[in-house]
Amino acid sequence: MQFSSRFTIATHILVCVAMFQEEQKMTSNFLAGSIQVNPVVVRNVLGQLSDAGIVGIRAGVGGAFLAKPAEDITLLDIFKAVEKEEALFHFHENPNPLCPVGRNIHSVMDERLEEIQNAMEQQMTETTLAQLVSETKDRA
Amino acid sequence: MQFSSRFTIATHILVCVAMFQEEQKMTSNFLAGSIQVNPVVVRNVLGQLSDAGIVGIRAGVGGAFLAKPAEDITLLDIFKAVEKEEALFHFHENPNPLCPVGRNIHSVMDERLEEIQNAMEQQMTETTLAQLVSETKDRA
DNA sequence: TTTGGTTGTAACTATTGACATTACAACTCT
DNA sequence: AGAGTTGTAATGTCAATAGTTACAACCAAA
Repeated sequence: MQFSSRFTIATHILVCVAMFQEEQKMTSNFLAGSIQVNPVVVRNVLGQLSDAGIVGIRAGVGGAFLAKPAEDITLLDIFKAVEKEEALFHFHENPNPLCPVGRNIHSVMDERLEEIQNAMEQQMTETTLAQLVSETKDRA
Repeated sequence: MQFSSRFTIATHILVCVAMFQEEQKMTSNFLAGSIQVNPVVVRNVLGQLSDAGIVGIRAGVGGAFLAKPAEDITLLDIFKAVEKEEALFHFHENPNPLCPVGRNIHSVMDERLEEIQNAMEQQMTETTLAQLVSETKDRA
Protein backbone atom coordinates (compact mmCIF):
# COMPACT_ATOMS: atom_id res chain seq x y z
CA MET A 1 0.00 0.00 0.00
CA GLN A 2 1.15 3.46 -0.88
CA PHE A 3 -0.48 6.83 -1.09
CA SER A 4 -0.96 7.97 -4.66
CA SER A 5 1.59 10.32 -6.14
CA ARG A 6 -1.11 12.99 -6.27
CA PHE A 7 0.04 14.14 -2.84
CA THR A 8 3.61 14.86 -3.88
CA ILE A 9 2.40 16.21 -7.21
CA ALA A 10 0.07 18.62 -5.41
CA THR A 11 2.88 19.73 -3.13
CA HIS A 12 5.16 20.23 -6.10
CA ILE A 13 2.50 22.29 -7.84
CA LEU A 14 2.03 24.52 -4.81
CA VAL A 15 5.74 25.16 -4.32
CA CYS A 16 5.95 26.18 -7.99
CA VAL A 17 2.92 28.43 -7.75
CA ALA A 18 4.17 30.06 -4.56
CA MET A 19 7.56 30.72 -6.08
CA PHE A 20 6.64 31.76 -9.60
CA GLN A 21 3.10 33.13 -9.61
CA GLU A 22 4.37 36.73 -9.65
CA GLU A 23 6.58 36.17 -12.66
CA GLN A 24 4.69 33.82 -14.94
CA LYS A 25 1.24 32.53 -15.67
CA MET A 26 0.91 29.19 -13.84
CA THR A 27 -0.79 27.09 -16.51
CA SER A 28 -1.20 23.34 -16.36
CA ASN A 29 1.28 23.09 -19.20
CA PHE A 30 3.95 25.07 -17.39
CA LEU A 31 3.49 23.04 -14.20
CA ALA A 32 3.42 19.77 -16.09
CA GLY A 33 6.80 20.70 -17.48
CA SER A 34 8.41 20.99 -14.04
CA ILE A 35 6.74 17.89 -12.65
CA GLN A 36 7.02 15.88 -15.85
CA VAL A 37 3.54 14.46 -15.83
CA ASN A 38 0.66 14.89 -18.23
CA PRO A 39 -1.04 18.31 -18.09
CA VAL A 40 -4.39 16.63 -17.52
CA VAL A 41 -3.07 15.13 -14.30
CA VAL A 42 -2.04 18.63 -13.22
CA ARG A 43 -5.45 19.99 -14.10
CA ASN A 44 -7.18 17.30 -12.07
CA VAL A 45 -5.01 17.85 -9.01
CA LEU A 46 -5.34 21.60 -9.41
CA GLY A 47 -9.09 21.17 -9.48
CA GLN A 48 -8.95 19.32 -6.16
CA LEU A 49 -6.77 22.05 -4.65
CA SER A 50 -9.24 24.61 -5.92
CA ASP A 51 -12.20 22.71 -4.42
CA ALA A 52 -10.34 22.76 -1.12
CA GLY A 53 -9.89 26.53 -1.29
CA ILE A 54 -6.12 26.31 -1.49
CA VAL A 55 -5.71 27.81 -4.94
CA GLY A 56 -7.79 29.85 -7.33
CA ILE A 57 -7.83 29.23 -11.05
CA ARG A 58 -8.52 31.79 -13.76
CA ALA A 59 -10.90 30.08 -16.15
CA GLY A 60 -10.51 30.89 -19.81
CA VAL A 61 -7.45 33.05 -19.47
CA GLY A 62 -5.66 30.40 -17.43
CA GLY A 63 -3.30 30.30 -14.50
CA ALA A 64 -3.44 29.24 -10.87
CA PHE A 65 -2.63 31.34 -7.81
CA LEU A 66 -2.57 30.77 -4.06
CA ALA A 67 -5.94 31.47 -2.47
CA LYS A 68 -4.38 32.04 0.95
CA PRO A 69 -0.96 32.79 2.42
CA ALA A 70 1.63 30.02 2.13
CA GLU A 71 2.04 30.21 5.92
CA ASP A 72 -1.54 29.00 6.29
CA ILE A 73 -1.25 25.96 4.02
CA THR A 74 -0.01 22.79 5.75
CA LEU A 75 0.84 19.39 4.33
CA LEU A 76 -2.35 18.12 5.95
CA ASP A 77 -4.44 20.61 3.98
CA ILE A 78 -2.81 19.37 0.80
CA PHE A 79 -3.19 15.74 1.78
CA LYS A 80 -6.86 16.08 2.54
CA ALA A 81 -7.46 17.90 -0.71
CA VAL A 82 -6.17 15.03 -2.83
CA GLU A 83 -6.86 11.92 -0.74
CA LYS A 84 -10.59 11.63 -0.37
CA GLU A 85 -10.67 8.47 1.74
CA GLU A 86 -12.19 9.21 5.11
CA ALA A 87 -10.58 6.27 6.90
CA LEU A 88 -6.99 5.19 6.50
CA PHE A 89 -7.64 1.62 7.54
CA HIS A 90 -9.86 -0.87 5.82
CA PHE A 91 -11.72 -3.15 8.18
CA HIS A 92 -12.87 -6.58 7.07
CA GLU A 93 -16.61 -6.23 6.84
CA ASN A 94 -18.30 -9.17 8.50
CA PRO A 95 -16.62 -10.53 11.62
CA ASN A 96 -18.70 -13.31 13.12
CA PRO A 97 -20.94 -11.99 15.94
CA LEU A 98 -21.12 -15.48 17.43
CA CYS A 99 -17.42 -15.32 18.29
CA PRO A 100 -16.46 -13.15 21.28
CA VAL A 101 -13.56 -11.77 19.27
CA GLY A 102 -15.58 -11.19 16.13
CA ARG A 103 -18.25 -9.45 18.16
CA ASN A 104 -15.84 -6.99 19.80
CA ILE A 105 -12.91 -6.56 17.46
CA HIS A 106 -14.34 -3.43 15.92
CA SER A 107 -14.93 -1.53 19.15
CA VAL A 108 -11.55 -2.60 20.51
CA MET A 109 -9.67 -1.55 17.39
CA ASP A 110 -11.49 1.52 16.17
CA GLU A 111 -10.14 3.92 18.77
CA ARG A 112 -6.59 2.73 18.19
CA LEU A 113 -6.81 3.06 14.44
CA GLU A 114 -8.12 6.56 14.86
CA GLU A 115 -5.22 7.47 17.13
CA ILE A 116 -2.77 6.20 14.56
CA GLN A 117 -4.37 8.24 11.82
CA ASN A 118 -4.43 11.28 14.12
CA ALA A 119 -0.71 10.91 14.85
CA MET A 120 0.02 10.94 11.14
CA GLU A 121 -2.19 13.93 10.47
CA GLN A 122 -0.78 15.84 13.43
CA GLN A 123 2.72 15.45 12.03
CA MET A 124 1.45 16.70 8.68
CA THR A 125 0.38 19.98 10.24
CA GLU A 126 3.96 20.63 11.32
CA THR A 127 5.08 21.62 7.83
CA THR A 128 3.73 24.64 5.96
CA LEU A 129 4.05 25.51 2.31
CA ALA A 130 5.99 28.61 3.36
CA GLN A 131 8.67 26.43 4.93
CA LEU A 132 8.97 24.30 1.81
CA VAL A 133 9.31 27.39 -0.38
CA SER A 134 11.90 28.94 1.88
CA GLU A 135 13.94 25.77 1.97
CA THR A 136 13.72 25.35 -1.80
CA LYS A 137 14.99 28.89 -2.30
CA ASP A 138 17.90 28.19 0.05
CA ARG A 139 18.95 25.23 -2.02
CA ALA A 140 18.48 26.85 -5.43
CA MET B 1 -6.03 5.09 -0.62
CA GLN B 2 -6.50 2.62 2.16
CA PHE B 3 -4.38 -0.01 3.77
CA SER B 4 -5.46 -3.50 2.82
CA SER B 5 -7.71 -5.35 5.21
CA ARG B 6 -4.87 -7.80 5.82
CA PHE B 7 -3.81 -5.61 8.73
CA THR B 8 -7.11 -5.87 10.60
CA ILE B 9 -7.43 -9.52 9.58
CA ALA B 10 -3.98 -10.24 11.01
CA THR B 11 -4.87 -8.46 14.23
CA HIS B 12 -8.13 -10.37 14.47
CA ILE B 13 -6.26 -13.63 13.95
CA LEU B 14 -3.78 -12.84 16.70
CA VAL B 15 -6.43 -11.86 19.24
CA CYS B 16 -8.18 -15.16 18.54
CA VAL B 17 -4.99 -17.16 18.82
CA ALA B 18 -3.99 -15.43 22.05
CA MET B 19 -7.39 -16.07 23.59
CA PHE B 20 -8.12 -19.58 22.39
CA GLN B 21 -4.85 -21.35 21.65
CA GLU B 22 -4.99 -23.19 24.98
CA GLU B 23 -8.47 -24.53 24.38
CA GLN B 24 -8.70 -25.32 20.69
CA LYS B 25 -6.55 -26.02 17.68
CA MET B 26 -6.21 -22.73 15.80
CA THR B 27 -6.69 -23.92 12.25
CA SER B 28 -7.24 -21.67 9.27
CA ASN B 29 -10.79 -22.98 9.08
CA PHE B 30 -11.56 -22.08 12.67
CA LEU B 31 -10.10 -18.60 12.29
CA ALA B 32 -11.83 -18.06 8.96
CA GLY B 33 -15.10 -18.75 10.77
CA SER B 34 -14.60 -15.93 13.24
CA ILE B 35 -13.32 -13.45 10.66
CA GLN B 36 -15.69 -14.59 7.92
CA VAL B 37 -13.18 -14.66 5.12
CA ASN B 38 -11.89 -17.49 2.98
CA PRO B 39 -9.53 -19.90 4.80
CA VAL B 40 -6.90 -19.35 2.10
CA VAL B 41 -6.78 -15.67 3.00
CA VAL B 42 -6.17 -16.67 6.61
CA ARG B 43 -3.45 -19.09 5.59
CA ASN B 44 -1.69 -16.40 3.56
CA VAL B 45 -1.79 -13.84 6.37
CA LEU B 46 -0.75 -16.49 8.86
CA GLY B 47 2.20 -17.28 6.62
CA GLN B 48 3.29 -13.63 6.74
CA LEU B 49 2.93 -13.58 10.52
CA SER B 50 5.00 -16.73 10.69
CA ASP B 51 7.71 -15.26 8.44
CA ALA B 52 7.84 -12.31 10.82
CA GLY B 53 8.35 -14.61 13.80
CA ILE B 54 5.08 -13.61 15.43
CA VAL B 55 3.40 -16.99 15.28
CA GLY B 56 4.43 -20.58 14.74
CA ILE B 57 2.42 -23.02 12.69
CA ARG B 58 2.27 -26.77 13.12
CA ALA B 59 2.56 -28.18 9.62
CA GLY B 60 0.58 -31.29 8.86
CA VAL B 61 -1.23 -31.53 12.16
CA GLY B 62 -2.31 -27.93 11.92
CA GLY B 63 -2.80 -25.01 14.26
CA ALA B 64 -1.10 -21.69 14.95
CA PHE B 65 0.32 -20.43 18.24
CA LEU B 66 2.00 -17.27 19.45
CA ALA B 67 5.76 -17.41 18.99
CA LYS B 68 6.34 -14.77 21.66
CA PRO B 69 4.44 -13.21 24.56
CA ALA B 70 1.44 -11.07 23.66
CA GLU B 71 3.05 -8.22 25.62
CA ASP B 72 5.89 -8.17 23.09
CA ILE B 73 3.72 -7.95 19.97
CA THR B 74 2.75 -4.42 18.94
CA LEU B 75 0.48 -3.20 16.19
CA LEU B 76 3.60 -2.06 14.36
CA ASP B 77 4.97 -5.60 14.34
CA ILE B 78 1.71 -6.80 12.84
CA PHE B 79 1.58 -3.96 10.35
CA LYS B 80 5.10 -4.58 9.10
CA ALA B 81 4.43 -8.28 8.77
CA VAL B 82 1.57 -7.78 6.33
CA GLU B 83 2.38 -4.48 4.56
CA LYS B 84 5.58 -5.01 2.65
CA GLU B 85 5.88 -1.50 1.21
CA GLU B 86 9.00 0.17 2.49
CA ALA B 87 7.80 3.74 1.87
CA LEU B 88 4.37 5.04 2.70
CA PHE B 89 4.49 7.84 0.16
CA HIS B 90 4.82 7.49 -3.58
CA PHE B 91 6.93 10.18 -5.17
CA HIS B 92 6.42 11.14 -8.81
CA GLU B 93 9.46 9.76 -10.52
CA ASN B 94 10.90 12.36 -12.86
CA PRO B 95 10.72 15.97 -11.68
CA ASN B 96 12.42 18.25 -14.18
CA PRO B 97 16.01 18.99 -13.11
CA LEU B 98 15.98 22.18 -15.17
CA CYS B 99 13.41 23.70 -12.83
CA PRO B 100 14.67 24.89 -9.43
CA VAL B 101 11.66 23.30 -7.81
CA GLY B 102 11.90 20.04 -9.73
CA ARG B 103 15.60 19.84 -8.90
CA ASN B 104 15.08 20.20 -5.13
CA ILE B 105 11.61 18.93 -4.35
CA HIS B 106 12.87 15.51 -3.38
CA SER B 107 15.46 16.65 -0.88
CA VAL B 108 13.06 19.19 0.61
CA MET B 109 10.23 16.69 1.01
CA ASP B 110 11.96 13.42 1.86
CA GLU B 111 12.77 14.25 5.47
CA ARG B 112 9.23 15.45 6.11
CA LEU B 113 7.63 12.37 4.60
CA GLU B 114 9.84 10.22 6.73
CA GLU B 115 8.82 12.11 9.87
CA ILE B 116 5.18 11.58 9.02
CA GLN B 117 5.68 7.86 8.54
CA ASN B 118 7.65 7.72 11.79
CA ALA B 119 4.84 9.45 13.67
CA MET B 120 2.40 6.85 12.44
CA GLU B 121 4.68 3.94 13.27
CA GLN B 122 5.47 5.35 16.71
CA GLN B 123 1.78 5.46 17.53
CA MET B 124 1.47 1.86 16.37
CA THR B 125 3.98 0.75 18.97
CA GLU B 126 1.73 2.12 21.72
CA THR B 127 -0.70 -0.79 21.50
CA THR B 128 0.24 -4.38 22.29
CA LEU B 129 -1.63 -7.56 21.53
CA ALA B 130 -1.90 -8.13 25.28
CA GLN B 131 -3.90 -4.91 25.64
CA LEU B 132 -6.25 -5.89 22.83
CA VAL B 133 -6.83 -9.31 24.39
CA SER B 134 -7.46 -7.87 27.82
CA GLU B 135 -9.91 -5.34 26.47
CA THR B 136 -11.72 -7.96 24.41
CA LYS B 137 -12.12 -10.14 27.52
CA ASP B 138 -13.53 -7.19 29.44
CA ARG B 139 -16.19 -6.69 26.85
CA ALA B 140 -17.10 -10.32 26.37
C1' DT C 1 1.44 -48.02 7.28
C1' DT C 2 -2.43 -46.15 5.82
C1' DT C 3 -5.77 -42.56 6.57
C1' DG C 4 -7.57 -37.95 7.64
C1' DG C 5 -7.08 -33.39 8.54
C1' DT C 6 -4.22 -29.56 7.62
C1' DT C 7 -0.94 -26.39 5.44
C1' DG C 8 1.40 -24.10 1.53
C1' DT C 9 0.87 -22.57 -2.90
C1' DA C 10 -0.48 -22.06 -7.66
C1' DA C 11 -3.97 -20.69 -10.85
C1' DC C 12 -7.87 -18.16 -12.18
C1' DT C 13 -11.23 -14.49 -11.86
C1' DA C 14 -13.36 -10.10 -10.68
C1' DT C 15 -12.99 -5.59 -9.08
C1' DT C 16 -10.84 -1.46 -8.11
C1' DG C 17 -7.66 2.46 -8.35
C1' DA C 18 -3.74 4.92 -10.43
C1' DC C 19 -1.99 7.06 -14.19
C1' DA C 20 -1.26 8.50 -19.14
C1' DT C 21 -3.30 10.06 -23.06
C1' DT C 22 -6.55 11.96 -26.62
C1' DA C 23 -10.29 14.74 -27.54
C1' DC C 24 -13.32 18.46 -27.25
C1' DA C 25 -16.82 21.75 -25.36
C1' DA C 26 -16.83 25.92 -22.60
C1' DC C 27 -14.77 29.97 -21.16
C1' DT C 28 -12.40 34.61 -21.25
C1' DC C 29 -9.39 38.03 -22.62
C1' DT C 30 -7.52 40.72 -26.54
C1' DA D 1 -13.81 36.28 -33.94
C1' DG D 2 -9.58 33.95 -32.49
C1' DA D 3 -6.14 32.05 -29.43
C1' DG D 4 -5.01 29.96 -25.37
C1' DT D 5 -6.67 27.62 -21.46
C1' DT D 6 -9.58 24.88 -18.34
C1' DG D 7 -12.82 21.11 -17.13
C1' DT D 8 -14.08 16.69 -18.10
C1' DA D 9 -15.25 12.46 -20.50
C1' DA D 10 -13.56 8.33 -22.63
C1' DT D 11 -10.15 4.89 -23.22
C1' DG D 12 -6.24 1.90 -22.24
C1' DT D 13 -2.76 -0.13 -19.31
C1' DC D 14 -1.02 -1.77 -15.19
C1' DA D 15 -0.84 -3.32 -10.41
C1' DA D 16 -3.02 -4.67 -6.08
C1' DT D 17 -6.79 -6.66 -3.47
C1' DA D 18 -9.60 -10.32 -2.59
C1' DG D 19 -12.35 -14.59 -3.30
C1' DT D 20 -12.23 -19.17 -4.87
C1' DT D 21 -10.88 -23.94 -6.44
C1' DA D 22 -7.54 -27.36 -6.57
C1' DC D 23 -3.96 -30.22 -5.08
C1' DA D 24 0.69 -31.83 -3.51
C1' DA D 25 3.16 -32.20 0.81
C1' DC D 26 3.04 -33.03 5.50
C1' DC D 27 2.34 -35.22 10.09
C1' DA D 28 0.11 -37.67 13.81
C1' DA D 29 -2.87 -41.14 15.30
C1' DA D 30 -5.27 -45.32 14.50
